[in-house]
Amino acid sequence: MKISTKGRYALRVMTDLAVNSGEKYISLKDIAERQKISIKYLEQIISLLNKAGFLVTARGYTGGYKLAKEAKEYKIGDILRATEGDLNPTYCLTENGECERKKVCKTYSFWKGLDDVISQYVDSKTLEDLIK
Amino acid sequence: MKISTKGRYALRVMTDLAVNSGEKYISLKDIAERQKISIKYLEQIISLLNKAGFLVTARGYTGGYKLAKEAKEYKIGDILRATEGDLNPTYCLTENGECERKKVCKTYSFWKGLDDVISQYVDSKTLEDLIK
DNA sequence: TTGAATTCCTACCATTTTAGTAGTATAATA
DNA sequence: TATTATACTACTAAAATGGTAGGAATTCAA
Repeated sequence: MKISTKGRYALRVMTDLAVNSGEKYISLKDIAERQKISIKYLEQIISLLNKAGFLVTARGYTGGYKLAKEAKEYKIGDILRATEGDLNPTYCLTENGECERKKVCKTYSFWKGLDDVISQYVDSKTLEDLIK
Repeated sequence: MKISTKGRYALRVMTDLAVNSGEKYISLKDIAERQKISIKYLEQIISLLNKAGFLVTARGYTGGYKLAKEAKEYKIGDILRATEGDLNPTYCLTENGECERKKVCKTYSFWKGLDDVISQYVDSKTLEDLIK
């Protein structure tokens, strides 16, 4: 029941971008150095964030990344879902997570409740909450 | 961020024992049949529950398992911790989980908060809540 | 007293996931 | 045109997951 490095690093990248935001694009090299994470691994993670539409990017000499929106507009839950996948604690709660025991299972509603408190928490926090 | 089969099956075993409680010991064979889980795998899981002191056991012909306490005395959190290990969403929150970035890390308190809501939820529910 | 039913214990193993590394192509600019 | 950056894809070692398998010890019933 652990968040993987994908989700943890993604949060650190996003906070780094939020803190160092400005006119210029911020290169992965700089983020990697500040965060002490391999630039090559961060590439893959930031690619997920980019595909989710969270970033504005520029290639080439002065290229890099910027947040596409203001920090307060990013729910942490959305950042984690984009990188970790869904946050459901069990497969029976996922989109197509069918379990034929669902109706007789005495644990189902407990897991549903756990899923709810997790979702509620991660969606109540924004990137702005983290950086201040 | 998924609960493994160890924790999920453990909950089902405990609810099964709670529902079918009585004078007699309940054999793993019966539980395995009712829950449609391999008896050999359940052996390992119930061994964890036994070592945690949750069960009373009897070997031999009419042997099996019984709950050691009343259903309402088992916090679900304790059952999960005995089988899943700790429930912390990140390693920086675990007992000896040292991270030298802890003081500067902008995500630490977010993870701490997530850990808190999870703990609060799983410790607020008992086995009795599941079976009624 | 012996055989069947049960828990108890440990070793093994295939598959999947995790956490990266590596190489190369593409783009922009000084 | 060399340099600096993103973008994309393939590969891989190590760990975790989800079991299987075998046998020892214990108890009771016939």
